[in-house]
Amino acid sequence: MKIFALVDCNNFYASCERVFDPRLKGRAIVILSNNDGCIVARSNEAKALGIPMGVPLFEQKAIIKKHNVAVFSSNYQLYGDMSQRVMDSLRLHALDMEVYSIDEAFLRLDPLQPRNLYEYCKTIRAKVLQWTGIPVSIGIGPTKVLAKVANHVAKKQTDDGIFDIRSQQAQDEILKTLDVGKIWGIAGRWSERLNRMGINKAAQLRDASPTIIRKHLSVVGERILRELKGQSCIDLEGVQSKKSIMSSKSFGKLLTKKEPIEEALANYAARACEKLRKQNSRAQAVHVFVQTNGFRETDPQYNNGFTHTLTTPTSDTRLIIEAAKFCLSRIYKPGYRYKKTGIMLTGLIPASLEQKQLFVDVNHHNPLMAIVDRINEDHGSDTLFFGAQGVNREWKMRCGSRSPRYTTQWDELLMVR
DNA sequence: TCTGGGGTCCTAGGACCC
DNA sequence: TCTGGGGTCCTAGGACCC
Repeated sequence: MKIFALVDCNNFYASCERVFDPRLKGRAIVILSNNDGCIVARSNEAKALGIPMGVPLFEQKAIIKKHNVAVFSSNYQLYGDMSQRVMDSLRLHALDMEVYSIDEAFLRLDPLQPRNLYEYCKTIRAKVLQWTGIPVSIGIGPTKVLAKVANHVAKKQTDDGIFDIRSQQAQDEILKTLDVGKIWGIAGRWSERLNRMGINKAAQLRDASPTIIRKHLSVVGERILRELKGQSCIDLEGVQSKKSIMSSKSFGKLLTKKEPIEEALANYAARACEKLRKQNSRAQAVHVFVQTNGFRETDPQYNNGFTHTLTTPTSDTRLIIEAAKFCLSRIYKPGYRYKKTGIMLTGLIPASLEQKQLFVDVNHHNPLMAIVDRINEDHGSDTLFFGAQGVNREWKMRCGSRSPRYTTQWDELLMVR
């Protein structure tokens, strides 16, 4: 039998902040989305105060003030780096592992055959905590979906953060009371649909007819049903290169003129190209979109996008910026207050598969891009940038309360006095 | 005043092929 | 009255994840 363990960091962003500022221990913490717009992560204390996930910050101002909640802008450089440390630590404890998200990983533990699985997981937890300062919970199960369920139990109902759902008895007991909407892969629409069919608890989905579930929830739903039964259908996935790369952000303030939008877009394009080169791919098409602020109902609204197919696949920032500007020129209309723009690179192919052209070699200058990337990696992003990215950047997003990037910026290292 | 960003997979339907 | 069968590729839309 396969044994999957899902390791999930507890309140990851909040825990990262605490590692570098122990005074935050025991204090309610919330972390904000880009532009300080919404609350995207909370410490247990903040959850206990009833602060919901994903709501706009301004709606929670009163409760935040009343309870002296610590508020942080998101610090993705810090979280990304801490994530890597956690993943590196986990990798030492399993032969096979899938990094599922910034704060979660699946491990296959059966190939190792630890004598005492539970003790082994306790060791993993202790080591990750010791090496990174991040507390984790571990769910163990015969399939990924059940390991996810076990992790849910580990977080909510255990003291030591570990739960093993491999026994039939444990599965019966937990699935009987677990709401169907809490299952990995079943959310809003699907759980509503299941409820209408009279399926409210996970055990009912497990025991339903696979054919009927497939009819309503496609093969995706059927797979989940089978996984709940203990038949493993979803395997660990290796690192795969992305099939599309997106970079988009809301502006710090609404923009009407084309130039600053173009400048912001050039920055997002540069960011997307960095990611593209990092996975050693080239893009065949560039898609650009613009949006007004849909929440301002009295403002005239305009949302549009345009796709440009490149004659030759490339990862050269200059060519992508040029293409992005062309796309923007096709959709930009004066007279609107724009909130957001973004770029999506699609049709990604490995650089090695690139079809060369006889007379034009658009990628001959890629050594230049490699040097730009290298310098920005060594000396901090934006050390070198393209003229089109501008210098004033009046559109820049707000991030008023970001903690220092303790682990990735020389001048922001933790000071010990 | 203020409302995130970045992905994946599956299906249905249309265009087109022989 | 009555109009085939079998396939591929692409796109848009809908669902999900963190």
